[in-house]
Amino acid sequence: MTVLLDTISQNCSECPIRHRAVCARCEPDELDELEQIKFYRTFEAGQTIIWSGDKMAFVGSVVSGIATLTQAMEDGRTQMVGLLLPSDFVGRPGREGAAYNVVANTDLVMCCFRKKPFEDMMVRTPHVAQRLLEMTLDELDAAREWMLVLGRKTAREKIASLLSIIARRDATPGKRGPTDQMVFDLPLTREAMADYLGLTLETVSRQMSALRKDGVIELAGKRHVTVPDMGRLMEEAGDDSDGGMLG
Amino acid sequence: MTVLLDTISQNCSECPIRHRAVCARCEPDELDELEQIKFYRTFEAGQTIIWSGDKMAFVGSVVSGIATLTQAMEDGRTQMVGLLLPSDFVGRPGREGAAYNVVANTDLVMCCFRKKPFEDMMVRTPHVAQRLLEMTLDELDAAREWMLVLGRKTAREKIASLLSIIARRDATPGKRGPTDQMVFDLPLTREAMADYLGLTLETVSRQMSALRKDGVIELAGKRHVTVPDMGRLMEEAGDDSDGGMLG
DNA sequence: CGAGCACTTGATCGCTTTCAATAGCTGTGG
DNA sequence: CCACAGCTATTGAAAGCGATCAAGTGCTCG
Repeated sequence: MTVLLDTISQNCSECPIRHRAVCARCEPDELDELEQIKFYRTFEAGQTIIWSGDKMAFVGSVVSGIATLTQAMEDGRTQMVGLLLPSDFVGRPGREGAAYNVVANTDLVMCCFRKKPFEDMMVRTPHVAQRLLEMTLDELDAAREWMLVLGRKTAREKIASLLSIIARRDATPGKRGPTDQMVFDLPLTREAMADYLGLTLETVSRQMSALRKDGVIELAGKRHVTVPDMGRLMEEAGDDSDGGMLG
Repeated sequence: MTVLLDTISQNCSECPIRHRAVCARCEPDELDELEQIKFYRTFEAGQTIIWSGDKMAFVGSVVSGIATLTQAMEDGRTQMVGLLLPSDFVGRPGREGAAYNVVANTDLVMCCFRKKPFEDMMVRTPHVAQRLLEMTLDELDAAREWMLVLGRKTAREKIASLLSIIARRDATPGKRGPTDQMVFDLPLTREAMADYLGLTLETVSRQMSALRKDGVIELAGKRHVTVPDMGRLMEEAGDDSDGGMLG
């Protein structure tokens, strides 16, 4: 873990998420100020970063790795409510306790700020608050897209929707055909996918197999996915693959 | 309609949503500026305020009445993704097109600002942007709570959850028993409830009947609801009625 | 009084869950 | 080097819940 930390530059100007995180809009002087209150923390895969209800001492950005926000009912049913990729923000300025469990799904590095100094800075420097508003509005859009998936799509459409979301975000476009092929590694276990989609892990597994059998996806190992035809996948997701105005 | 409009004071200082809307934090001089660019619009029940994909010319606040945000698939399946009550904000600064349909569920009055002047003002006056960030974070929390409902709750729990949300927000506490009784009118048709919860209207109707039969709620007419025991309703919703940290 | 609408209720169907067994992979220790 | 534990994933069979299809009720408004 320390090794991982050492590979991260302490210098914001060389930070891999510099242009996308909450600090994206900051001027050099503002960045200096952030640099003075920031510190890095690492978490191992599976480790809980924040427990729902706990007091939050810090906020921060995911630098590398993947984390999830989950809500749980007393009987154990759990629903993922957020998927945090590098540059995503963790924590809610202006609120004491955490509303969700935040769990590291892979080994993870976070760029943290103690909550109070960060909140003070938000009041003084509009660029941080502006960027955070932008990011929050984007998250709200994503959450609402997700609500359509949870409320109205079939299991097959849910899986196809999740795959297309991940593909659009992570994939390296392939070179083979005329159609836009996509290749990526699933960052989630079948159980995590089920928690994302409001399904059981068995249903996830079955629908993955069905999509493979129908040629919508190809699987190498459990996690490596090739999508030969993104248009086809979008159709399976129930999304308009052609000119739909809304993303 | 004009009648309704006439009953709304043009003066912000007498506005019923003054202290909760996006202008809540504004100083008098900022309020003057907003007052100069604002205008009121009315909509009739059932009227679509904004179509998904359309260019948004204005943003604004719901002054009175109820509106919903909905997303639709091509085959007609629709999911409500937002329920807008007085003081809630409509529109997304910094984006051209609307991502959802906005529909007036009742006769509605909105306090509108042309988008461009409002965005300009957001850059200059931090109080508007700060308040909008607060409101957006609250909406995001609500959306995530809702995701747990959509993804993991049974039909009965979904109905109970919706009723308890509406009760907590709209209800006048009753006086009868030692337990906290609540009385309110449902602002939604069965179909709108179904779209909110990812159910069919028949299932909504059945579960409403079941909750009535089991004494969890009492119905007078189709819309007037009495909850004799909020604790009981919360249990039915699958929420921790006692000391759960998270709301 | 009849049309239209919101809602209720019944019967059946089918998708997803549940319960259960099995396969494949990785790491550990005899 | 192989056996076995532990974990993730797959697959099968059966059950259950909500959707679908279909009447029927009650209210409002012309």
